[in-house]
Amino acid sequence: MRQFVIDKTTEKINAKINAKVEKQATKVALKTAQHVETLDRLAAHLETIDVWTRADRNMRKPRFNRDDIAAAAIRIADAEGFEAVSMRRLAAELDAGTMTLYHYVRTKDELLTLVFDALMGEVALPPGQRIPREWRAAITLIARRSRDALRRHPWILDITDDPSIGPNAMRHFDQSWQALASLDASFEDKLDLITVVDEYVFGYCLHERNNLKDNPKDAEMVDYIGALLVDDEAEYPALAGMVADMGLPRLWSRIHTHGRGAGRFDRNLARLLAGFEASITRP
Amino acid sequence: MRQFVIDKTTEKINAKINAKVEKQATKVALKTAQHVETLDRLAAHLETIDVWTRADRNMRKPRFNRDDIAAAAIRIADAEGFEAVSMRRLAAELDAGTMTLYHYVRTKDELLTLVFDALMGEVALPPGQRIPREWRAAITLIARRSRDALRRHPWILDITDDPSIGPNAMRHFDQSWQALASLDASFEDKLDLITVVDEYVFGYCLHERNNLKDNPKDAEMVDYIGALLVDDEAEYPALAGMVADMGLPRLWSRIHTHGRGAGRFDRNLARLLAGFEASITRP
DNA sequence: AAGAATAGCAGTACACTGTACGCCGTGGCA
DNA sequence: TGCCACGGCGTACAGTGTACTGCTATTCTT
Repeated sequence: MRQFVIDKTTEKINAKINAKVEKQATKVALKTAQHVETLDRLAAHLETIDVWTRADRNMRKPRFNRDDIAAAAIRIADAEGFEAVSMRRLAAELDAGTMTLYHYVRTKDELLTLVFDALMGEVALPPGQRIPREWRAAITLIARRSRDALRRHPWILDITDDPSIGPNAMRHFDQSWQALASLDASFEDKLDLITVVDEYVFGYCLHERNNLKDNPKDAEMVDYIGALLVDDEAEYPALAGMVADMGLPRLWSRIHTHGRGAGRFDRNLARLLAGFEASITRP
Repeated sequence: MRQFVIDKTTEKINAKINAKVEKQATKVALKTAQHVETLDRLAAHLETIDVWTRADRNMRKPRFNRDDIAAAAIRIADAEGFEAVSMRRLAAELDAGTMTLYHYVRTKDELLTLVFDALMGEVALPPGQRIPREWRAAITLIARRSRDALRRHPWILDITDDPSIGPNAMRHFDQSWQALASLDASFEDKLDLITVVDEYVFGYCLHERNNLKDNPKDAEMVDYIGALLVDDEAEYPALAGMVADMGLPRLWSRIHTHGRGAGRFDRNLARLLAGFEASITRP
């Protein structure tokens, strides 16, 4: 992680310097059309600046970059499941030797950090799209996008390692903050809101994924639960009562269909936001 | 999982039958003090019933049971981390051969399912403790217990496999339902509430764990974020604005301390519950 | 234009994982 | 007594992440 940060930072700094130099170069070039001696100064300047960029130019050009690798990992995980993402499989996907990957990434966990941030890039709003002015609409839009990304790639929830804070996670955070522009609340309240919405989204998606997974033939599930309940009803008084009311199959069916009801996400999010608004202390 | 269910069920059924037989035996025994011939009938009865229990008595007594194994796994995970829980390590903990475990458990995932339910046993209220009558207090109590359990064993969040529904998870569910006894709401609303609270707790704990993990020397984190922000401020307008206001170190410090503020859990839970109450449709 | 340097690239090896298979020894029954 | 079902477990195998160590291609130097 440490190394990653440093590398990434150096990379960015280099890129930035390059950009500035180029920009300045074009500017200067216009003048040099008239004043030739300026060209010499420019050359000298570039020579000096070259200290920074030479490191890059000198190197043999890498076949890949971190984004390529992360993208390949995502491709594999989407197609074959998260457990299929091994270093060997990933290297094969890229037509490279296994150990080659370790020149782009210090460890597999670091790679997963990259993957995580790449997915955060999917939740971030595209540059063109404007954020709604009204804060509820805005935060709901962002929450929905997050949920959709997690649904597209349910396996991210298997990434256990510290995903740290990447550029895209930061973008998401920034956009959430922009979303609250129209909300008249204190700094800490806004932080509360942003955080709790993210937590809700993750909790919801985790729950949803697990619920979708365990879908054994419902009949068996009913049998199993029935066995547990019969075991001793005293242990499950509330459930026993409901079974007495409507029968186990109907009860289970209602719980089951409720769990994957389409409106649940929005409905409970709206409740959360409403509760929030009611409690806000105007700064 | 299938096998687990069947085994567990048979176990329970056997235990139940044993209990009933014993009870009946005592009853009958009283009478046989007077009528000897009844004793014969009782013996015959027991002989018949024995069909159920013989399977157990006949077998060579297993050295362990599933609870032992799950408990050992929890011990290891708590002490040495989740990744230390391998079948070999677990077997060593129990002074058994590695493959012995596979006579209690079909696969490692199944074992983790057991572990998960064992932890749900920690969140369930102990038999003595009464559930508060007022539903907010009750559900808050349950949510806090859940959070505490997840904090004690943060590694549960690494269990990716479908944790299914175990007896203890069911107990938790039942208790949540009991907690809502004083709430005058529809079946679906109550389901919404129970589900969303669980989701909130899991999301909160997931977030908290990740936040606690990534605690690199804060100075470096500030440097790193600073580098990202400087990169191009246009990408992070909201953050750039706040940095202009209060400076990056102070901003980061406020975010950081907010993230691990003690009251956050209760505060946002209360907001969620309030929002819920406001929206409830009385049945 | 040829050599040198240095980076990317990758093969091999090792310690580890989960678990399929099959043998061993024990215990209760006939 | 022998039988035999079953708990216990040693071995083996495919697969994992990655440390180590050369090879090779590309760029700069001369």
